[in-house]
Formats: sequence, structure tokens, C-alpha cells
Amino acid sequence: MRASGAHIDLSALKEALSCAGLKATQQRLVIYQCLMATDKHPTAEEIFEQVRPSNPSISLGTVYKTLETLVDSQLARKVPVSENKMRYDARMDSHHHIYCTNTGEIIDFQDKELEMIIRQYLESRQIKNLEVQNFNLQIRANKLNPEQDILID
Amino acid sequence: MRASGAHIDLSALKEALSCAGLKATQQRLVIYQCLMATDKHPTAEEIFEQVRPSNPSISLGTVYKTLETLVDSQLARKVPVSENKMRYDARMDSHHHIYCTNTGEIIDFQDKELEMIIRQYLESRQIKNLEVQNFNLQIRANKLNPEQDILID
DNA sequence: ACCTAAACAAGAATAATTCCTATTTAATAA
DNA sequence: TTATTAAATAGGAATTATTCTTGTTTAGGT
Repeated sequence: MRASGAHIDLSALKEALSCAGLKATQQRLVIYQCLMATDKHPTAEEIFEQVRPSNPSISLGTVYKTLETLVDSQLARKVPVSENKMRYDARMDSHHHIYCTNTGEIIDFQDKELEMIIRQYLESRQIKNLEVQNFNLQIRANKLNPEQDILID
Repeated sequence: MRASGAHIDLSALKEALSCAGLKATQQRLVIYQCLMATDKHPTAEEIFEQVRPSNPSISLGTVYKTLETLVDSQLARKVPVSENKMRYDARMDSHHHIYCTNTGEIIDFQDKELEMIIRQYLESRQIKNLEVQNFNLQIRANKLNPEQDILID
């Protein structure tokens, strides 16, 4: 569950879909909400299994299609990983990922200062013929105690 | 072609394989050499097509298996990307990747100073219960002139 | 309460990767 | 060098993730 809480306002999601010019269908709402409510970077299959109980007629194809739509509309992003399947993330603010080698988790890591340090450095480097859009740091690490959460500050 | 030149010493590769406890078969040598000789982060399929002309009996399954073996032996690494296929890289030194949004290229970007800045920052952050192993920065950017190379310094 | 373009369910089709097994080969020892 | 053998390969079948197709349903604007 995302730290910010289980409940994401449905009407806000509806609004977001409309703003992107998308029909706010039941399926899209449910899938989008599911993705917003987690910090686990789920696969299409995982989202499907999660929403199925309360939406028994939803189809896996729709989950795939909806995720593609959300990505195209900048409401979600792909998170490619070493396993051969795609993961998704509805957090669109700039943040980094910690790939936990012993637990397999992908932990979000936001850090304004690090953000700024890297941006400033890249600006100072002035790579010719290149316009930097955004960046994210992938950190491979392992938990000392796999049972416990990590503690960021 | 990798900047450092087309020719990678075969006996050095053979040595590397043996050191890792791997039989230095013809197939492994050819695949490993192919991966070492490029900076293009090829897929298994691309490697297969590349080595096939001079090795007509090599099989795609062997390419997959060999890449897996190289990764397991730390002689190569996976480079997950947004398309649904895996890419591979034989550069094992710490370096970053520039994902060129308008050309689709993945450009290697090595920068000792950036390296150090990030490492120092992460050390200073002291994230509890976490031991950082390594990290790499993914930079999404577009080429101003897609025809030309970028110029790093 | 229509109308209609867009979205959906269901399942077929495709693409990437892994698995299986009979044959071949690299490395070691005689 | 030749024999031995455990490991690797070729070739193709199987599996898994994802995309595509088509007839039916639905959201959003009349």
C-alpha cells in the first residue's frame, strides 16, 4: 500500500482521465486506481489479479490496453526490469528506484537534493547535440535485514 | 562499433571464460566477442543475426543460453528497456545510459566525476538497513540533430 | 432516452524466451 | 596423441508475455 494512504479519490482519477481526453470507463478507473494505490510497480498480470475479484468480467487484454493508454497519456510509466515482463508505475514525479537484490522489491526513493545535484551536474557538462529531458537513478542494493523496511532519513 | 576498436583479442576472451569456470566453446567465443565489439546493447536476436553468417549452424537457443551464462558469470549484464525484449551489455565498468527518445539509441556515458558525486551523496545519506552495491543513471534525452553523434566534452 | 464513436470481453495470434533431448565437443588424464 | 566424459549445442517443441481481432457494450454528448 502506498504510504499516502489506501484511498485515492475516484473523482480525481476520473478528472485526470477526462483531462487526457479519455473516456472514464469503469475498467480504466479501476485499473488506474489500483496502480495509484500501490507502490509495488505491478505487472499487467498482477493488476489483473488484483482487480478481478471485484470486477469479474474484466479481461487481461483490457488491462494491457489500458496500461498502454495511461502510458501514452503520461498518467503512468513503464518500469523495465530484468525479469522478462513489464512493470508499471503511476507516480509521475521525478523519483528513483532501489532494486533490492535479496528481496526482489523495487523501492521508490525520492530525494530533491540528489535530484538537484544530478541536474546541475548534467547542465554543467553541456553535452553537445543533446537535450536532457529527465533522468532516474537505479540503485542496486540489498537489505541487511530482509524482513525490515529500509529507513530513508 | 565500439570506439576502442573492432578487434578484441580472442585469447583474452578465452581467458575470461576459463577464469569464470566456463568451457571456451566456439559459440561462446563468437557471441562474447560480438557483444564486446559493439556499443549497441543488442538483443539475443540481433546477436544471432550478426554471428550467423560466419557460424551458420549456431542456434538462437544457444545465443540465449550463452547470454544467460555470461550474465551469471558477471561477464555481461542485462539492459532492460521499454520495448518488450532484453538487451545486453558486455561493458562491466560503471557507466550510465542515455536513452535517446528520437533515435531509439542507447548511448553509453561514462563520467568518473558524476560517479563520485552520486556515490558520495548516497554514502552521506546513510539509508538504514540498506547496503548499496552499485547504481546507474538513466538519462532520457533527445538529439537536437538526430543525424549527428552527441559530443561528450 | 437516443446515437455513435470509442472501449470492452473473449479468445486467437504473435513474439520473446525457455525447455527438451539426441548429438557433439572441450578439457582432462592416460 | 587418443580416450573419456561431463558439459554444451542444434533443432525444434513448449511456454510466457503481449498484441490483435471481432462482435458486443457503454460513456458522453445530443
